[in-house]
Amino acid sequence: MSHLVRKLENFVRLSAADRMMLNRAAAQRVRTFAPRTDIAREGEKPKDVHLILNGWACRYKQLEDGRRQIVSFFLPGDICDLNIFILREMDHSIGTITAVSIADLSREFFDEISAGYPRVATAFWWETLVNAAIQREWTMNLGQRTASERMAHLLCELFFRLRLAGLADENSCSFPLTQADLAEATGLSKVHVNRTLQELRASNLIVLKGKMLVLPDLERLMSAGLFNANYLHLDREGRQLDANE
Amino acid sequence: MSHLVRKLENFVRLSAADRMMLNRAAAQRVRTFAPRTDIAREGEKPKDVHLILNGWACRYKQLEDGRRQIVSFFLPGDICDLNIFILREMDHSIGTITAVSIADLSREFFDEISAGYPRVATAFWWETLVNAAIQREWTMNLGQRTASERMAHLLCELFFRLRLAGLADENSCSFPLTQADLAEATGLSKVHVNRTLQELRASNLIVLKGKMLVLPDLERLMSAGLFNANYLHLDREGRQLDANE
DNA sequence: GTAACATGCTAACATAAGTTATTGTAGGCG
DNA sequence: CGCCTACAATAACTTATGTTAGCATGTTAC
Repeated sequence: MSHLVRKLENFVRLSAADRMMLNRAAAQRVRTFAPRTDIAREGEKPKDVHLILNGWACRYKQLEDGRRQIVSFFLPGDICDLNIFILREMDHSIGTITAVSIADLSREFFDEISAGYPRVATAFWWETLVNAAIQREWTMNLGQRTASERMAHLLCELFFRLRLAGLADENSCSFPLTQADLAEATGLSKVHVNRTLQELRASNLIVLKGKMLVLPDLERLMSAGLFNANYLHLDREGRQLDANE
Repeated sequence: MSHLVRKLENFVRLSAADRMMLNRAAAQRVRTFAPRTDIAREGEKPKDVHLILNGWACRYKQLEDGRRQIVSFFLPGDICDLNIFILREMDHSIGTITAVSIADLSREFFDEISAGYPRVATAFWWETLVNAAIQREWTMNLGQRTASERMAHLLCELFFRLRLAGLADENSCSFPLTQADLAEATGLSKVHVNRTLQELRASNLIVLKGKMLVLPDLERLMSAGLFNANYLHLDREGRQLDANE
């Protein structure tokens, strides 16, 4: 099952036809990108909506003097802004972290969805609202949390999101971000990211080595990061949230 | 003309019927709130989409230990998340700054829009995309800009947005935020906000007194805040952006 | 096999911003 | 009228985080 379908089914129960429609769209117009390359650049005219099939990517913005901020991460199953093509130009860039494959989704695809696939349309709205909530949470993270809280929070978020897409084990996941990436995402310097990771290691909250992240005690990491998963809205109608699902 | 219509017409040309539809919705189910009260609280079930008719409000989030972050401001003409009612609970609170009047927009209203008012539907998508872009810009602001850049940037953003809704003069606007509000929005301490404002005053970039903000030299303030208005997407098809419009 | 480079780690030092506290000022209201 | 209270201003001091630099390790390319 595709990461997208797997993720959306955490919120909406899809029919076989819904799933087929999504999988068909994800198999057309596929492109691949090498690590550390741009999928789209600030200033360009947005043409298609991108669905991440495999690999990690990020949105980033850059100031004239070179300061860079990663404003969000894209994991497999994530979709960049719906209807982005109504805008004249991109206000940010999208770049890859690892090798990435994407499917380009056309305006017509979304017309088809809203005409004949109401559950998928709802699921896409859920995706949009959750993305907005994540962005607000990042604002909170950068504005109020200390360096170690911030790092713990980011690691929790990524782990939860990977698990949602079926990409994490019980307490570990593949983790391709460098300390420089973490610095750009948290607004900290590289040196301080290193210090902060050492601190989390010393508290036995994380094991991070060779592109692999292990979280021996997720509960403690969550409380270290003042992490509350409510903003991910993992609550399908009529179902209680199970932390291990 | 309502602030909402005025704002949306910066992006999409609306028909008389479109405008009538919007104005009718804005006249029904109106509620008013005193300054410094909550319109909605984190944890509640979202029921309606709120349209701000008059006054200033904000979204905020709070940590268990009391740290508060304002994650966005609502100005007259702003709409809180479309389709928010598909979620089970609010992940943030909405509170007023000044006295505020809002109109509650129902699910049925949006059904009507998507069935028969395509230009309004597009305009609402534009609103959604711009709100997302603003939230990303705040992430950038908190992550990379220094205190004075950050403050200058925020002031520019608010001034541009007010002007869009027809609420600013040539180089001034009403400005009800306290220094404590600015602190919660910028992630700075109140004392440092004060220092930062003094600095902007000393550079003759702002005059801020008695709930009134004057920007004697917007160009210089923009460059002090590394402000680039592209993320507000003020670019109606076929029209060049005019900085004074 | 070695050069070249990206990444991670650490130390020493610098600084932007936070904290606590005090004072001033202007409204609101009994 | 005078007492509150909210807001703004400023000083003195502390601290979290940034900066610069250097070294170690591992990976890739030739």
